Amino acid sequence: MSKCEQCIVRQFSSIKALNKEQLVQMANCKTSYTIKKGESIFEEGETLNGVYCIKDGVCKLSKLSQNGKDQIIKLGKPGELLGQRSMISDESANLSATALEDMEVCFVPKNEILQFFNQNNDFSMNVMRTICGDLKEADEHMVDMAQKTVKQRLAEVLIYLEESFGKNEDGSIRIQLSREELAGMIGTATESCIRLLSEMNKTKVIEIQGKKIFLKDKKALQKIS
Amino acid sequence: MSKCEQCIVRQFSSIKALNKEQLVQMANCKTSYTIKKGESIFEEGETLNGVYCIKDGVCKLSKLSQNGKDQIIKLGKPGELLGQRSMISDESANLSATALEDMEVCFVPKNEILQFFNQNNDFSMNVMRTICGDLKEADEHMVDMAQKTVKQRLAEVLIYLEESFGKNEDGSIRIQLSREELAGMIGTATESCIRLLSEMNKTKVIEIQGKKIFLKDKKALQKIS
DNA sequence: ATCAAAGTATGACAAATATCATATTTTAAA
DNA sequence: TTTAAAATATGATATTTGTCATACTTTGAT
Repeated sequence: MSKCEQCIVRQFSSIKALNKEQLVQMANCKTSYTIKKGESIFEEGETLNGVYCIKDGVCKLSKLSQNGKDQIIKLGKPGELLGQRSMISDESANLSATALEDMEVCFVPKNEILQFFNQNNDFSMNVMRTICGDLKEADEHMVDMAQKTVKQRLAEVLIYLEESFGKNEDGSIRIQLSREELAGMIGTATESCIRLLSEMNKTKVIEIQGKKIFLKDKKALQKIS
Repeated sequence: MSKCEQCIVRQFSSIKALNKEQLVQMANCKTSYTIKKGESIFEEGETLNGVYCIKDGVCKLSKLSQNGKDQIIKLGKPGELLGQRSMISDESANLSATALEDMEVCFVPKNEILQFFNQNNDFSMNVMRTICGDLKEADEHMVDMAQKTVKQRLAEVLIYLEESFGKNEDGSIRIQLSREELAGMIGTATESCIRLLSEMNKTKVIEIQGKKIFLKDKKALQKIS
């Protein structure tokens, strides 16, 4: 069992507020999992008995719409806790979490987290600030969804992906989403997404090499979005 | 100065967790305001030095989009606190609050609220649960915005308005939004909103008498949404 | 290595929605 | 009360986006 104290993601997480003792306690009760790309961490509606801390890899947090499409609400990356909202509201999961890459996550039981939550004011404030940040982002996304065109949203998402997850050595966006997932992020039909990517490829704003996407003209993208 | 202890909205609010002593303290530091219909309580970007507790009336919480349209994120009603998120994140307001009816609101300075927040665990949990509820709703709205048609969203909003704010004696929806505001809630152009209302009026799903809207066939509305 | 399945791509068309123009009605200010 | 401004309504049209069909390409399992 690895020690939370030495975990690299600790510093990027709400967990950085925990003291040594609490970190030891957490290390003793946590369970580590390896999740393969495409596998689910938890599903919408499921009862979560704790939170998951992302140690490595990226996942999507999505919600199924009435028409059967998967809308991606946000992406989760190392350091983030999944299931915080469900824990506080004492409700089942509102979103599904699915690995976009091979992942390592640690499960920490609810009891423990709630204990830290009550003991440690810095920790609870960190968690709350995260949730408040999510709320702000969600509100902003809502405005985008309602008022921007699909093209604008696509440009926005491409910039977001590069800025948040970085580039490979060859300059392509590190995170690779399928066209369907990309469509799920911007809230459109897969074909529309593909079509717009093709168009941006033709106009040299981006370059497409199979699954790889290169942002060639960021200023133009900014302008579009 | 009226006493918070005797305020009717107290029981519907996070504030119900405060003890007598805290309620007295709150009554002593709060400021009451009367806000006329159409007036602003605070604006997006403004620094809030506390929270507003809605005593009476309904307001819209909206955000300006790039194209100059006002997207309504949610409606606030008696008992709700405005500005909680900004207080916790220690950021300026993300949304503007505007009265849809004449309102009475009480302003409570940040210091006081934060003090209660730290002293009283039930109160802080109530506030957090509210914010978590807002987040869940925002995520659900995002899916709707992305995946439902304007007509579906309009039907959904009409049902929501009646169920959340009730009916007048004549059976019309109590809350009266302008067509522009209604369009702002569902995220569409005012003309499109008017057109769909006319259509629903023709098909007898709703009835329109000037600003008054009657839901004539709720089942049909449910089916549409 | 082969093959079926999944993912990507593109065209043709239909449906939904926005935009612009303009008429009518309602509201509020002088 | 009158009158200008704002809100509501509707038509005509353009644009955006979704859907269906089909072809091509990549991927992964046997």
